[in-house]
Amino acid sequence: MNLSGGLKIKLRFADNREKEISDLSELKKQLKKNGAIAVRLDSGLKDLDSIKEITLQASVEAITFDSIDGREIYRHSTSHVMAHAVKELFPAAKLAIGPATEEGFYYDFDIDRPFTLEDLNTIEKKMTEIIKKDNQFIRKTIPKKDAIDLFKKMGEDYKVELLAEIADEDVSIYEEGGFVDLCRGPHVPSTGAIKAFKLLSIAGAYWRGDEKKKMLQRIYGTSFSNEKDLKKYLDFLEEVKKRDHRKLGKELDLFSISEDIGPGLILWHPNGAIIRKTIEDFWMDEHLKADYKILYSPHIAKLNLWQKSGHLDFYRENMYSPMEIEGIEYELKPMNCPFHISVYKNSLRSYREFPIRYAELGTVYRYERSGVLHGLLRVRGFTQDDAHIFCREDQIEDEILNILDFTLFILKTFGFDSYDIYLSTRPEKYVGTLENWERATSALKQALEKKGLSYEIDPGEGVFYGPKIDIKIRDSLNRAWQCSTIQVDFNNPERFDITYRGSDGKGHRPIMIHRALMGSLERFFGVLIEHYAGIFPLWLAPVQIRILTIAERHSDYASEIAKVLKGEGFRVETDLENEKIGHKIRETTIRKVPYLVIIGDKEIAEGKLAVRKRSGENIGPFTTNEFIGIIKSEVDSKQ
RNA sequence: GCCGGGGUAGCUCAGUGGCAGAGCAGCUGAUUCGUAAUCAGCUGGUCGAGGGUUCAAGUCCCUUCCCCGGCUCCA
Repeated sequence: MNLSGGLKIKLRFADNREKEISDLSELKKQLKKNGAIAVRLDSGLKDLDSIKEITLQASVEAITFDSIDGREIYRHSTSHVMAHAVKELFPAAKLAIGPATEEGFYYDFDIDRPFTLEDLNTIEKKMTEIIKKDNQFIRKTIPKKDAIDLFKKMGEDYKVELLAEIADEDVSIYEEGGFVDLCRGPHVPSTGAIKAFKLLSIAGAYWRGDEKKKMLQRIYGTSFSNEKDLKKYLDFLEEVKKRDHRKLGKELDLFSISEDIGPGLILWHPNGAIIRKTIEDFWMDEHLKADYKILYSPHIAKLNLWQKSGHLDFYRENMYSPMEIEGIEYELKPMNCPFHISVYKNSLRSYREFPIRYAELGTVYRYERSGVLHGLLRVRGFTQDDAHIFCREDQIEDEILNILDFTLFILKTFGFDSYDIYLSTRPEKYVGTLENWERATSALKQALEKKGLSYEIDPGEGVFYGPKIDIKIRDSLNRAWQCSTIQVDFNNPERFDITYRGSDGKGHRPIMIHRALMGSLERFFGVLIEHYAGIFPLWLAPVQIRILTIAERHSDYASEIAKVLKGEGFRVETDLENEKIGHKIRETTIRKVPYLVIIGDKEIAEGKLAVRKRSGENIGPFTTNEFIGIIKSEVDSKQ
């Protein structure tokens, strides 16, 4: 049956298969059969229902939960159902906004009483009822002024405020089971399309993210196209919790934050400190190989220095109050750059020395609002793996290429080989000329393109002194973390009036590049802990080998082996306690020590070592020398 | 900073007005054992800090410090 004659529809499925259809009811059937929740027409994403308006040739794409757009529609619809449930249970609650997020959705409510965890259960039950009713999502287009009247009558002040900002004459509203919400859509066809959902948490959130505006109550949730995937996601959240660096930091005795010392200030315990030292040694060696010069600089400097650098003008809100010493004000350093510049300025520089690369593991202190502090990932005192490169303008691109290579090499050593790269351009508050910004930005762009690295532009997110490249690493759970940054700086060379002597014998202004590869040792360590789930590769493991004895008569032999291994530079411990071997293995495995060496009568008689890995796998037996060879090559490989 | 939830032994946590608890860890002893927890005993507390209510406060009230979740993603 072909009612509209000449109807010719090209239907594309989620897996890119295509099919020609000339009948609307057939189209409907196909969409349903393939799990479509919405469609993309030439005019954009639409409700399934809107295909009835098709009269001519058209291409229709089936949108399912498996696409980003599909998930967004699906979860946005779930948020509507949640708002519906909340309105039924708490009629006084006012609706704000309820979008989908990357992993779920939320809805903000203005309600006099904050939600509790029990409320979430009640709301979930109500949502299940609404889903069971399988209410149709009905779209209506009405004049904006009618919508304003409607929502005014409903007491939905926030919707009225949103409407006032919409420029269009007409707006769309969606109704489902008597629940009406202002919404652009599209939506799933009916509430029954939502197969699996879960409310996750409650939080405060400012209306429109503005801290001067009212604090609303936000409920977060997520939804999936089936229970199995929802379960998988909830398991993932459990895994994230298990890997939390704050939890592992305590369990493995890596670091602590003491209330007595202050929030955001890190104490590195022996187990964490030895990892840090190993990272620092690696960092130092590689920098020397890469023609960097190492510097050390003080933690405080005269306030004037920060005046001169412009930090007092542009960075004051992140700086601590000055302290007075013999009538002169000093300031805790929030950045290392002015110190490196002072070293540069200490003698006359020639273009022949360029590029000059100064690197420092420089500890800086920055004020962060108490609410944003987070374990090792957001702190108030941290050590940057900082460097400043002084070069000519025509050397920028090569240097950036250089740094990109270096960064990727360092990150790869720690098992990070997937990145998101962002190029941040000029912000509202900035220094330097537009021409400078333009030139530097295009140098960064060209370097990225030459390396064949894909990147996104982050408009207006550059630092006040220059454009930058940020590299976010993806960890083993595919979460993104901001660590590396490469920034061009044309503020400081001007402000400090630094120059170099060119081949023409005249003074010129150098370009400065500021870069950090791991970012801060604290944050990088936090990310590493979660990335490895505390199971550090051998070269980083705080204790690399633990020697366990079967009985007390094996102690002497075990101590001798320990001495030999320590002599070879390994981090070794012995467990000579009067405990059963099962107990010792358990204790050592929980501490995630890579190698367990077990010594009993048999080993002493044969002069060999029984070796067990933390995974539970037994290898060997080996002679001591064989074992040393194996672990040496494993340490060298940094795997 | 703001909203909400928390802070009890080294760790994980129970304890809603009436004698501060458990498991693990630690210490002591017994056992001398072959691949993820041997047994017994003991020690351990300013219940985050300060103030208040009460015959009596870990518990109720106020203040404060710290921790946790969140505060960009615009119907």
